[in-house]
Amino acid sequence: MKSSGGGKPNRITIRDVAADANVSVAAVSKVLREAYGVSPSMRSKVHSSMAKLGYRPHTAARGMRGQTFTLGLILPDFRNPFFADIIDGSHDALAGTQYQALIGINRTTPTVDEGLVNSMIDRQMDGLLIVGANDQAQLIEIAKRTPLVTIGNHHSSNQVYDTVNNDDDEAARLAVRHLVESGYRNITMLSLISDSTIIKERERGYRDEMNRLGLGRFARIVNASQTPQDVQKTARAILTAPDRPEAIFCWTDFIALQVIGVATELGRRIPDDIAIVGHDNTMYCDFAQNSLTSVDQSGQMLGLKAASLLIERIKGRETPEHYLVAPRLVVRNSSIRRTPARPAAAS
Amino acid sequence: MKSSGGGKPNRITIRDVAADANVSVAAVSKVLREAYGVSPSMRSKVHSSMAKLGYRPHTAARGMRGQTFTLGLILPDFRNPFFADIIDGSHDALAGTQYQALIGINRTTPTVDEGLVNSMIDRQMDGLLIVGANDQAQLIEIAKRTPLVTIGNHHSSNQVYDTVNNDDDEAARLAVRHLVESGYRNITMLSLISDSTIIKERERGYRDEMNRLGLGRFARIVNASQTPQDVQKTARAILTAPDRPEAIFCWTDFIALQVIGVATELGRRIPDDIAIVGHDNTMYCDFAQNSLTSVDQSGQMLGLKAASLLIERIKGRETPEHYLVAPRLVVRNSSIRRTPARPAAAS
DNA sequence: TCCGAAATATAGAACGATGCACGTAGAACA
DNA sequence: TGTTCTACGTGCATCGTTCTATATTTCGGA
Repeated sequence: MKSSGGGKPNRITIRDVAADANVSVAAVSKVLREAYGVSPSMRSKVHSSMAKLGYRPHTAARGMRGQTFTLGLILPDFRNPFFADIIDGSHDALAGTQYQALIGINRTTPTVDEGLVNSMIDRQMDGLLIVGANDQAQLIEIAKRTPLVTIGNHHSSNQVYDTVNNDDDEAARLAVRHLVESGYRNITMLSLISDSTIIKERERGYRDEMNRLGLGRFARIVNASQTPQDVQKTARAILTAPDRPEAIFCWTDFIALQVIGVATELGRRIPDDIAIVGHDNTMYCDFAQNSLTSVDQSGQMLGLKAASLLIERIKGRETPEHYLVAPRLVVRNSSIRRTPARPAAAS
Repeated sequence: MKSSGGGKPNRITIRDVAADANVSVAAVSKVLREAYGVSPSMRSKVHSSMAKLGYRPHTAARGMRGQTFTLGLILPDFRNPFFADIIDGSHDALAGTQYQALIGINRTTPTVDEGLVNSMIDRQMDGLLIVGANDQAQLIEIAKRTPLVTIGNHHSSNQVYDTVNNDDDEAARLAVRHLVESGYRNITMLSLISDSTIIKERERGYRDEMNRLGLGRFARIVNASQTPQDVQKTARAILTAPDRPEAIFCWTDFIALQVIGVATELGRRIPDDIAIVGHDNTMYCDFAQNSLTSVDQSGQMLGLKAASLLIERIKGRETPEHYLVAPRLVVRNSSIRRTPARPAAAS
């Protein structure tokens, strides 16, 4: 009575499940999709047949008509361990759902590799989560083609995709406030060369907070590229200038560690001669020698929130949401209160 | 005369291309697959129609019958920037092919998350490239279901999947030889707790080389877990023991940096009191302060080779290949020749 | 000029799910 | 008992490819 012919690969299909459970193919499909109009008895009957036969939905077939339950996660070249936290967070959001995230690496930040986006859309991914891109026109085009959420892109005025961000303005304020409270006043920010919105945002926070605390005359932002050579050259220039600062707020921990390296080479003591604050609170902060104060932007939370928003959007939400995650300062040795023996003012 | 109805999404299909080029659908498919029996004139006709219409193959539809040209790349939790090199390498191998690699993160090393593997197979990926897994029985099962290449798994005797590896035996030998040539003799290896084949292999290289150089009595392997607390506790124990070594060969740069941290805290000078060699030659080695000698295992080359082997296997190769990449020592300050003022022997 | 083989092109049936449009059973109510 | 409503089930066309079996063209040689 079995209707299925003797194909070689012998995959268990929805049809086999339907036959085993004595229901229609459409009913099984409904159960799979958790669609409306399925009685509890039918649901359990189908579920037990699926378990018995070891049925697994064929994603390609699903992609022909419906969803693939696959999300595309596009990350920049991720030598910064902070991105791993984003992945962890999005995995946490997806646990227990049918969705699976697959990751693609974008080697052309700050724009997004069109080939990668296309390839994900070609694969019928249900939505995209793009980290660290900043070309808003391009993102808007992408959002027309597929549900989109971004992380690390403060274009919160847009109407077509959701954004999730660290509150970079507040991050800089936290760092400045902490340094000032610890007795430092001449504070330089070592930032990046780029027109990304994250950078603008964080630089604004730094400048505003310096002004607010009456330290506007000390406010200075130095921009370097991310290459170690450039960072070290710039660090050396800052540290050997006649009007050198008492503290430096660095764009990332990695940069901060390099600054510490250069400072140590120059015989400076940290934090007495120069205090350092990093950003991202990566595991590298904890080395005894470098014990580095850093601003923690919870990558886990960013990833979690972004993945949740993406699923909402896939399920039909049209109105954009823009979410800010509050940063948190983790104080370590590189910025503790300077020794009272030395006067706090510059010059 | 146009046969296509007015569907809303209006996707360009192979049918539209066929109509535009005045050939059959099957002919277009053949061109796409670079299959046998296509004349050059047909090929160019079809290619120009595809370009004109902006045709993009629908991967889900392909997955129903043939290949998806998608490879699954499974990586362990990748806070080690070394994995980024593997990704770079496999991207390099895939550039110019139709294949696209999508990455999944395995949070259950040393075994492989079955859910992740299943999800990739469900998505009809053409083959899998698994990094850092060590459960051979499981890998053999996976290889029965899909073409498989592994990185970081020295089970080179198996007959069903390909392996690509750093020559970990040689890596340890390089480190030992260099340290001995630089005047160190009492050399400890700080390794991990795990029964992975990489670890066995590297420990074997260390032990054999120590014996070969007549330093067997100094050979000592200490195993710690990867957590910072454990690493630091172990480092402290090694560095404060009465028979403490003159040099330590560490499992990774990250661990080496922690050892440097602990040593500095204890007031030891590097390398005069204690020389350190790391492994992976990550960017963290270059900090002036930590300037760390390290063994470079070319992740780029591992990824490149592995991806090439995987494509060969997908194209039909059945005989397994096992490839070793030669490591390279990069000498920096943490292990330069010890000052002659001090006697070289221990005790 | 015709034949047969080789080379190239074609039609159309899969692949495995989805979801529309519809059918039906039974409850609720008169 | 008949009517209406609702919740639940079902049949089947459909998605865009691949690939087999078959048809057609080309071409060298007799």
